[in-house]
Amino acid sequence: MAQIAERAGVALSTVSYVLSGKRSVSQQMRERVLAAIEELDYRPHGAARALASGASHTIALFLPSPQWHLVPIQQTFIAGATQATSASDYALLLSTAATDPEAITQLVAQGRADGVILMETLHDDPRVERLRSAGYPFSLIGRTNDLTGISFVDMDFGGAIETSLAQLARLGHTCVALFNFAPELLTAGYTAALIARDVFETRAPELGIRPIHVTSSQAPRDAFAAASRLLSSEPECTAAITTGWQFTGLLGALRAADLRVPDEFSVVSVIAAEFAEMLTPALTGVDWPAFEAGRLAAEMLIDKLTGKETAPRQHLVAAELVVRESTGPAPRAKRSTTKRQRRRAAFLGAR
Amino acid sequence: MAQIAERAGVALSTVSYVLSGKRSVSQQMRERVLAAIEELDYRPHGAARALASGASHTIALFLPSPQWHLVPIQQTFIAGATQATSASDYALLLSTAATDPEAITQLVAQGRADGVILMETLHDDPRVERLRSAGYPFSLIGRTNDLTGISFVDMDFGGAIETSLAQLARLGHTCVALFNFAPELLTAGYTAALIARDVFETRAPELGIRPIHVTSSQAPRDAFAAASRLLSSEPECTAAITTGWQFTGLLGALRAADLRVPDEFSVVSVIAAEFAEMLTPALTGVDWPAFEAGRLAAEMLIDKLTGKETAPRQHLVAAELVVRESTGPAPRAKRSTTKRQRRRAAFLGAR
DNA sequence: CAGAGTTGTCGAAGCGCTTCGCGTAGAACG
DNA sequence: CGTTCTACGCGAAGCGCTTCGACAACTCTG
Repeated sequence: MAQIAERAGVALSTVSYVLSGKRSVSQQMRERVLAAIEELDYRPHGAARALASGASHTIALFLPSPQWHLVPIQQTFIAGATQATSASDYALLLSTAATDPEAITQLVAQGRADGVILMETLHDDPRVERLRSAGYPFSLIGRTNDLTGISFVDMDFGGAIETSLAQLARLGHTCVALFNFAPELLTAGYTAALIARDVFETRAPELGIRPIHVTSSQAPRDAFAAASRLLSSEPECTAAITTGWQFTGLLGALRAADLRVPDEFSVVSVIAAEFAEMLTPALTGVDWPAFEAGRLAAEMLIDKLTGKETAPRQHLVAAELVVRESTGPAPRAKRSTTKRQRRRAAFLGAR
Repeated sequence: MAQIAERAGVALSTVSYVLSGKRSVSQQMRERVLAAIEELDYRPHGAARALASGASHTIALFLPSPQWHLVPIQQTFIAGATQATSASDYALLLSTAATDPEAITQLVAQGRADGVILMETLHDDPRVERLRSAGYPFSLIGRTNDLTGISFVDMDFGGAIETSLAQLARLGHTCVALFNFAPELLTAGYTAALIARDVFETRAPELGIRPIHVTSSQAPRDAFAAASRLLSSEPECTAAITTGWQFTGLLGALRAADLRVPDEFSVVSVIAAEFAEMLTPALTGVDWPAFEAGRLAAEMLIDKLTGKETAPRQHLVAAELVVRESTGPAPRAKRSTTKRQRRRAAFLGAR
């Protein structure tokens, strides 16, 4: 920078002001400085800038968990956030250890990041508490209990459950299961899981549907087991809604039980994505604009950092239920006494 | 830091040496300093450290393209790299604009990152050239033409194609199609695509297989169209290998043509992942240890940065072909004259 | 026991930028 | 025409660390 100043015949500070635009500089000076910058192929040093200005021009995004195989929707959040960040000339720092509030504030305390984006929020999230009390800027992809003063973008899973239920009710189903997230997540207070359960259990009866709440991890094995249990113990249940990839195991169990989809059993996934089309039958479900959501979360945070936005922005993203091939009218006959049912029972017994 | 020094009754520099361990400090001093650090809850400032030491303790990872919906294997690379980075107390900077060599070197030139990880490398990659000539440390997930002095980790796609071909040959198939990456990627010189083509075309004849090279993007629509064309023009072709998600469109086209998998047509995907199990029929294919690969790429770069490793490390990761349900013996009868064939022709004509 | 080497500590000079306060000159004002 | 503004440019003081050279106090050597 000193070289630039010398070459342009101006003071060091003038170069800085040309670059930052924080004070007015005469046209003449500006041009000379810019010319010198061009000639010397100068690039400002990020760390020096961060040190002097106190802002790193970086935001941190925490992955849910170190080893976690991210589900596609979360990966898309990240891609969206990355894009927004790059577009605003910020950098995006990726970090694991999402569950440790200490590690999260540390990044900001160390001046490595100016703000934080959190994913996978809990209903009562210590990380949010920590960030709030430390006064660090942040935004959420997800929601928490107390949303005052918080900027977030979240998918309206509750609404999606409701729409799914309504669709199934319209098709004549009177007993529907919800394959909610893993029980650990529920007890941990994972907001999306809580909302799913609450909406499901309050809304189903109003639609004349008996709700059966099942929890299962998204691992095919777990969901398969849970689904198998459900199918044998609840013969009246003719449809299921999954909150995620539980549909994999569910479809497997249905196949094993020799139940055809959608003729004998309907399946809806609240998180489907492009994926859904590939399955046979193509999966009815909700496609979320996850890329947009990630972008939004990053933009909200950056706006907060640059002082553009002071009021918190709260986005609840809605999405349409895309009816594909895995849902159909409720079957007339009950499953309980058919030959198929007996076959299935035998199969399950043998396992 | 000055406060720490004062509280511990030592010089500023001593505190620094305690922290960095770059000079020996007496046990007594060290304890006093550490105690003071503890009491004051001090954390070193990243930017200041970066400025003074000239190293940002950060590595940059470039996403293939800003808007790209990452395919799962790439997302898993990122997760793995993130994990390794966090574990080594480095930070991982995510950035788009992967195709612009200028943007890539800029991050290092600005001191925001000490090194770079590149994905989706081309056979003749200007970004690699640039990084090499600028003398910036980097590692690759992928390969390039000239590998001298380069650290990389790559999946052995060539080997996977070979294994897949061998498997199909064993099953009696004598005419196999390869659904390679999109033609743009091939002309751009995307290494994986080139290798796939070369191995396919040289190896197939040796196994008594007539190779048909097809290029298609991974979008279901494109692959569907390409597959439909193939099925009608090449009745002898009884199996296909896909390099990615082209199997989606392929399976769709097979269904539309009323061809059963695997009885009448076999499908192998060279990139399958957990995904494969969910499909009906479950997809035969190769599962790659992508998380490990990402981790490795990051570790290699960090070792290079910390001076632990001087010699470049080159890993070609092999993986097994997992035979699931989508491959079977070559059908006895030719497709050309069956009733089904005529039906299919009618269907394709109507589209 | 002098000279050489070792170990532990300190002070100070940066790293490359931002930003504050001051100074100067011309414009605007009464 | 003197006075107050405004616009613009300059110098210098940091930002919070790292690191180098100097130095003091020892411990070895022969």
